[in-house]
Amino acid sequence: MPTHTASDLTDHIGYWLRYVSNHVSQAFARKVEAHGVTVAEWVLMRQLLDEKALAPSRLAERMGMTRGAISKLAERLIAKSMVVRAADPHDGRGQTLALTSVGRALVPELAALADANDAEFFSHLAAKDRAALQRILREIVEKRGLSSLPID
Amino acid sequence: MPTHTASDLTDHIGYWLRYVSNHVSQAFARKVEAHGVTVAEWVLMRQLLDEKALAPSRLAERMGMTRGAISKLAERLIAKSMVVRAADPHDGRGQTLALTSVGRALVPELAALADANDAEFFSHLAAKDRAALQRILREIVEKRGLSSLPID
DNA sequence: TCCCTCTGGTTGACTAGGAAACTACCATAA
DNA sequence: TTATGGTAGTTTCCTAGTCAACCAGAGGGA
Repeated sequence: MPTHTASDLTDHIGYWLRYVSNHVSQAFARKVEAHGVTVAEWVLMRQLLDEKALAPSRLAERMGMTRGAISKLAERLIAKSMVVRAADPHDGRGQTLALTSVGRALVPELAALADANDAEFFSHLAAKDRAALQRILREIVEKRGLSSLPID
Repeated sequence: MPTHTASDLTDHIGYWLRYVSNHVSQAFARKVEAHGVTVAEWVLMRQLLDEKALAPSRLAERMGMTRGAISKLAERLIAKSMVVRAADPHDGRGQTLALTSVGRALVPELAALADANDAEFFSHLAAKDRAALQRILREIVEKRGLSSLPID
């Protein structure tokens, strides 16, 4: 291929991946917005459901965001009374975040929206294709050793 | 499923899609950054390669961004001498954007980076899987009638 | 005890985008 | 010919991130 030619955008799998991913995420964002929540807020709250309490820096690692971003995100969730902040008794610097009862009650509703959103985009696929898609994506994650996930 | 339980984030295909997509896009962003260009700037420039000149509002449609965003994006590219703005001779409101020779020369280099990035993430897949992935993604786009693409 | 370094969290400056108001121009109809 | 409605582009305000500087407190040595 001569150097003065350029491959088309749509020749790349990454293009389609981003295209579909953005649509899926935007559709989900619209759904949760009706509950006054953003996607990042949902992810954080979902993380807290499993743990009684979690330090902001752990959340930053898990969510692939900076501590600064988590700090602001947590502040917004606290303002919405979804999350509470408490001092870590063992470490004067540390904090721990936990769901309020309101937040805890909301998570399953949001999870249902996530289920619905996934169904909306992927349920019409042949079962074989759906399984293949999931398998291939996970395979990329493993083989390429994707960690320290950027949630972007 | 009782209403007080919540599906896991990783149960959703959309989660993995976003996860992989973000990694792919970030890796590409780092590559083009070395050439002083952002992903959005690359996409705009690539669009202009095929056309001699294109109106900002057409670019907004194609790229799934608002006219306001294109306005600012174009301004940045003009500042970098990659793109020139000209008045539309047939319409006093309109403009047209076109690549400069510098911009035109850069596009193939960036396209090569896009090729490399795609290879980095997808070339290790079995040829069958790679084809399946591409097919399935396109199928979702068609069946779900995804248009007016948000590039996010 | 006193540094020194590391870690946890916050803050401020900056970036890229969306939404909506605004300006200018076009086209059509009265 | 002039109002009117629609379209092109810009601009302002807002949001949600990053990055890097910063302030503690922790945890060792010397």
